[in-house]
Order: sequence, then structure tokens, then C-alpha cells
Amino acid sequence: MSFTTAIQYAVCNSLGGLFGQEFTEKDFQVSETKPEFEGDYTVVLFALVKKLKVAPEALAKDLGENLVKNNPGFISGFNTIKAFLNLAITEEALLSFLTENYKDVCIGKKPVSHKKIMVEYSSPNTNKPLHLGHLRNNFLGWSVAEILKANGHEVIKSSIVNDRGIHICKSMIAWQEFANGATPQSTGAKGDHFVGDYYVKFNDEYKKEVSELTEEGTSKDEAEKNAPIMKKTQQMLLDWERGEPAVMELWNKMNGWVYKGFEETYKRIGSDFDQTFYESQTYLLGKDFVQEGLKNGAFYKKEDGSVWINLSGVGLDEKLLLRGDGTSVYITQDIGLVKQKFEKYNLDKSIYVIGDEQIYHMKVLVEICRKLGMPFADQILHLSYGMVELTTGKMKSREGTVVDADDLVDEMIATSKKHTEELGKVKDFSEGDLKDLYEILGMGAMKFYLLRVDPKKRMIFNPDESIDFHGFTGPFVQYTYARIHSILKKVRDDERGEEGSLAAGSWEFEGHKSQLDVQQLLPLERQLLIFLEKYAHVISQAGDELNPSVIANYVFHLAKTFNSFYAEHSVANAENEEKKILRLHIAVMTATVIKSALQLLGIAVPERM
RNA sequence: GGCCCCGUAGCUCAGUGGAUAGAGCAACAGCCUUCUAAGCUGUGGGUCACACGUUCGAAUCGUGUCGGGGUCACCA
Repeated sequence: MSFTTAIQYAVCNSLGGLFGQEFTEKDFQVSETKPEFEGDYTVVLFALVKKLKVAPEALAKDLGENLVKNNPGFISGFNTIKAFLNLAITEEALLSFLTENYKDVCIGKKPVSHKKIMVEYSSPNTNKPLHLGHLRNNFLGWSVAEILKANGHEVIKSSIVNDRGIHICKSMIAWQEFANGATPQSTGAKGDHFVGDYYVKFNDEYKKEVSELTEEGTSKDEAEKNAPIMKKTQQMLLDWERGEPAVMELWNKMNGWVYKGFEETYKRIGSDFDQTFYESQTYLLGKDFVQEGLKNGAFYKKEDGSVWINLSGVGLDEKLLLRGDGTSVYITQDIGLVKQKFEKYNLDKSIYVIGDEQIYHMKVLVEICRKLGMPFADQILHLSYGMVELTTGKMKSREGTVVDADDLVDEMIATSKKHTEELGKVKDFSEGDLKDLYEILGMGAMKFYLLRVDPKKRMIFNPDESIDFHGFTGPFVQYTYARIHSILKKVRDDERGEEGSLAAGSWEFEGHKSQLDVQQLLPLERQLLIFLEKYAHVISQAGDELNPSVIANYVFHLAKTFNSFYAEHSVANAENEEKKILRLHIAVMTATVIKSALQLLGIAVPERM
């Protein structure tokens, strides 16, 4: 039981005893005591003052006395200010929490719940490389999946690859027309970038043709429709749908290049998937359900044969489900895929990590599922996140202001190399160790930067800020971890009277008695313990809100508090042996929680940096 | 225009019913013969967009106004 829960329980009991009636934890609030006041937890009793018609001070005082009396091993004292009751936790309780958990790698995680949740994220198009927006999506999806696992759920990470459609044909046509048989191999380009360049080439060519036509007097609409390269592209899409061998071969070849490029990027940024869906395999799935909906009257057909749903009853518009020529649109395949997902995996919930510009689309999907009587309609959840903007405004591919994912990763790693070399603390590292360290720090900085903000909010990407390794950043937290490792090493070297290397991931400090005597805690020691105890709550809050920034804020605050403690009190040269052992435990526990929390964000920790 | 989201320090963000609204960056002033200074300590910086309301209590809830964004495709 967490301290907060235990306090709620104790308060209910004491109130019941004092007033002879039932109370629940909703009758009052328990929060951490603000630093400017004395105490660890505060019970806010204003609501009860009114209900019970008693004086605030008196209520707080009576309750405080009763709590101390009835919880001798837990609550050691109290003070009151109006209806605020500040409680102090006993050393005994804090220290037993510490000894029981200090090196538990599963700290804060919940037992298995048997809930099955799919998290669909990333979902790229195969006509261009990943950019900054995809990075937010990938980090967010991956982290949310891990956070849900930590909350005891079974999680399936999935991705739907948008590998077909007119936009894919555009890069194919451009390659056919302009590449002269060039390949990623022949040019040394990364596959996804190589294909992306032809997508850009298509648009340039298209624009040129349209302006030529309009200069000849064609209307803009006509020109856009009849530009020769567009005609060819549309023809190619038809050929693709018919399975024309030459087109299929080209399609397979070019997508193969892209997948090879994606694979490289995913590996670097740590994205992985348990299941990958391909639109080319799912785009026909929804058609049958549309027919079904037509039959039972959920949908209707217009004169041209197109099929629609009217959602004006729930505040949405009418929406096309199937084109007049019988081909499917985007949402058609979504209907098919969602059903397949729930049936194949027997899901309790399906979370879609998609940008907030698709809120409307996802609402429509849920409504369609409802209208079709699909039982899982309410288990679809759109985790929408805000767009990443630049300080100069939105990213626009046409204006070349898109921040490429691979470039950004390279830059972050180069920056971490630069900082590390300037500081010169790891000159004894091997080439391989250095490379790993740069990777850990660069990726840590980038992931932390993109995950520290509430996903629902739009965020501004500031290039200077993102490569900062000081303050509210990943490397700051990683640094705190490395410092703790250094403390452990120092203690061990002192004991042995020689330089010894601490085994990786080992927190053992044998040679000391492992038992902690009950002792007076200094304010910072106490503060750290109270804060560490909160970690379990933070994991469940992040899980409830599907919000990794909760973890990022917490772990930063923890590192910050530890660094203050570190500056104030020595571990290796503590006042006495008792203090030394206590602080070793606290240091190890801080490291354990930092490692666990950063892992939930997809960030690794270095032992030295 | 309809619907949805946002507005907190110079900048980027926490805080979603409780005490005198907090961090980081930027600025300024200090701290390394002692466990890593990628750190610590301090100073300055606020009409929580505005107005009214609900409440013992509002940055937080409600209504309205202003400002910014998204969306309402036989695109995906």
C-alpha cells in the first residue's frame, strides 16, 4: 500500500472514530506537503468543516492527535494551519520502504492485469523518409506501450504501413521517367531518402506541366486534372489494382528500398513492432462491411453509386465510404482493419497514436463502428498528439523546412560527441564504448526533449534548445545516474584499498551490514524517500493519462533533488557508518528509479559520461 | 460559418478545486586540493489573455469576449 493510500485509510478510520459515521477518501484530499511548510503529507479538510459544522483548526488538531495515537509506526507527528493538517511519517516506515525496495528493478510496476491493448503507432507512408513529426509519434507510441506494460497490461505494438495509393504511384512514375535506372546501391543513397527524392521530383514536374498548360489557356482545374504526368500516375494506380506484373515489380522494388531505409532508422531510434499491417493487404477489407451497412440501412447509396453515412445526428457530417466506381477510400480500409484487429487479437482496447488533425476522422470511424453494431466501438481510443512546429512556423515539405529524422539523429549524436570530448572525462573509453555513449546521450536528449511535453499539446521545436544537455534534459538525468554509479565505485575502491571496477549494473556494497538502524533523517534524505515512494503512483498516472511527460517531469525532479542532496551531503565520507549505509541505500534506490523511469521513455543510462 | 483544441515569467513548458503560482533556458552573483561542475546555491523576472459567475477557496469549473491553431475532400 502506498503512503498516500495508507493515510487515506487511516484518516477515514480516525474520522469514523471521532464522529461516529462513515467517511471515504473523497471527503478530503491528501497531497504532498509544500516545501515551505513542515511535514510530509497534507490532509486538506475544508470540505469536512462545512459538512460537520466544526471549527477548521479544531478538526485538524483532533484528527492529527487521533492519527498519531492510532498509527504509532506510521505517523509520528503533525501541525495544523486552518484546515490543513500536515503529517510527518515515521523514520521506521520510511526506512522499511527503503530496505524493501531499494534495488527492485520492478519497482512501481503493477501486477499482470490480463488486459490486452494494441498500440498502433508510426504508420509511415512509403513515399518519403521519416521526419520530426514521425519522431514524436514513434517516441510517444513506444513509450505509451511500455508504460501500459508497466501497468500490468499485455501490449501489442503495431503499425500500419501506407504502402499503396496514388501518392506511392507518384514516386514510381517519377523514378520511371527520370532515374535512368539509378538505385540506392548505385548512388549510395539511403533507400527511403532515395525514393522520397523522386516524390519531390514528381511534384516539381507536375507543377511545371500545370503551369505550361495554364499558360496555353487551360483552366487551372483542367490543367491539374490533365497534366500528362498525373494521367500516367492515375493509369499506374489502375494497373496496380489490376496486379499488372511490371507495375507490381516496380512497386515491390521501390518499397523494398524504402523498408530497408526505415529499418535502419527504426533500429537507431529504438522503435519496434509486434505486428505490421500493410495497407495493400487491408484496403479491400472494409468493402464487405459497407455492403452490410447498406443492407441494414445504416448507410445509403447516392445516384452515382457512391455509398455514404449520415452522421449529422451525432454532430458530424455525411461521409463517403465507397466511391461511385466501387473503390475504397481511406476510411473503408480502417473499418476492415479495426475489425480484424479486435477479432484476431481479442483486444480490450485499441489505441491509435495519430496526429490531432485526424480527430474528426477517428470520431467518424468510431461512429461508423457503432452504426454497424460492432461491439468494440467504444474500445477504440485515439491518442492524438499536437503537431511539432518550428520556431519559424510549420514544417512544409514544399518549402524545404521539414526536419529529417535521420539528419536530426545524426546531429544529436554529433552534439553529444562534441560535449563529451570537450569535457574529457572518458578519455580511457574504447572506440566502441565511445560510440555507444554518444548514441545513448544523443538519443536520450532527443527523446526526452520530445516526450517532456504533454502529448496533446502542440509543441515548438527549438533546434538550439533540443541540443542543450543542461537543465531539464535527458543528459541531466543520465548524468545523475552516472554520478551515483561513481559513488558506488568510490565506496567499493575505498573498502578494497585499491582501484577496482564495479561490475556493470551491480549495486552490491558487501562488507557492510545490510540492515538499517532507525535513525534521524535529514530533510533532504527524507524528501528523497518521500519522492521515491511516489514512483508507483507516477506510473499509474502516466498509464491512465497515456502521458509519458508525467514520467519525464517526475524523473527530472528526482534527479534534481538527488543533485541537491549530493552537493550537501557526502555518501562515501558520511558523518558516521550509519549515515553512510543509509545514503548508499538512498543513492542506489534513486539510480534504480532513474533507470526504470528512463527505460519507460526509451532512454538508456550510461555508467560513466 | 459549424465543431474541436490552445492562451501561465523575455523564450520553452509544469501546475486541472487548496497554503505566498513553479521549473528549465536566457541575464546577473557565488561555489571544484574532499563521491563526475553535463552539477549546486542565490538574485531579478507574473494583471495565469480579458470580463462576469459558481465556491469557504479558481490558473484550474461555467458563460461570454478577444487572440492563435486544427478540422468539416470521391486525399491519405
